Amino acid sequence: MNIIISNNSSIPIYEQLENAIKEAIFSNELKEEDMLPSVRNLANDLKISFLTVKKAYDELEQEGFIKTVQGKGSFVAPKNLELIKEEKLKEIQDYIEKIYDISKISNIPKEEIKELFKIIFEEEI
Amino acid sequence: MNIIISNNSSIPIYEQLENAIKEAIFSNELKEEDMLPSVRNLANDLKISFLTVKKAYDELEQEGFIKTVQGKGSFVAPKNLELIKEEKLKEIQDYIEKIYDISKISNIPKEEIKELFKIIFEEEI
DNA sequence: TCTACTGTTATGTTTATAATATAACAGTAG
DNA sequence: CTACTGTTATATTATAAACATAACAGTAGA
Repeated sequence: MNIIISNNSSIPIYEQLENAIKEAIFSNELKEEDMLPSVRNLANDLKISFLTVKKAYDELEQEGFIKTVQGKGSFVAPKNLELIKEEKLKEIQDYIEKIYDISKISNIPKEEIKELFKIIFEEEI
Repeated sequence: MNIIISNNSSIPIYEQLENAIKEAIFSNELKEEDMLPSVRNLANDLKISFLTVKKAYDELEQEGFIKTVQGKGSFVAPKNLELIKEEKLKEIQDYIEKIYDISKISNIPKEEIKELFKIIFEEEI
């Protein structure tokens, strides 16, 4: 797995890690039942604390992406396409909210945004 | 000026304040050369520290939205809002492109995105 | 069973950021 | 001079993120 962590990003390390693992799952680089690196191994590789890795794993489990068994390890959960789609929709929602905030602060009318939206989405041909 | 500050938002108070003032400037509620409330007055009104207000004003000045003169006060800067608006539109365009990429990869129909867009933008009441 | 892996939990520390309070200082204008 | 402006310095509190260390607990193979 190709994980790059920036320790001076405004995004917390555990969150960067979560996202990287999610990406690996989405792209099928990590397949169902694949074992994830142990918290200590991954922590060593990334030169971070195992507690930070654990925090990322805990959240991934909470969200249903992995399953963890004490003494055995953490494994990619059986894929739930709906879950993945929900995730992506959430991402999209976040972007739309950012757009909304900008438009509100900058007093940009909704119509102009609709126009942009149309232009970009109609380039599909 | 109608400023509402939430002290249990994840957005820092000084940032909420910045956004509220930017909004007022963009909507022309605050016009060129208008004087902003003094740091102490606004702090009193909002029941926050004047240092928090000052931080917001400092950043607004850094970004060119206001001008501050010691002993006199803070004033809305001469507008070059068109430029700023162009930049904001570019930001929005980037976000829409990201949304487009996600929707394409994840096979999410345009209609669902339109729906989200509607929901978020119609929360204005 | 022993051992070497897994994950878990507890405690304490460091660092950074946000926000606060208080006090003193400095410029402006009536 | 006075009453407003903003500015600066210092200290404190709260919180989140990340870390270090140590001890505990489950799993599986030799």
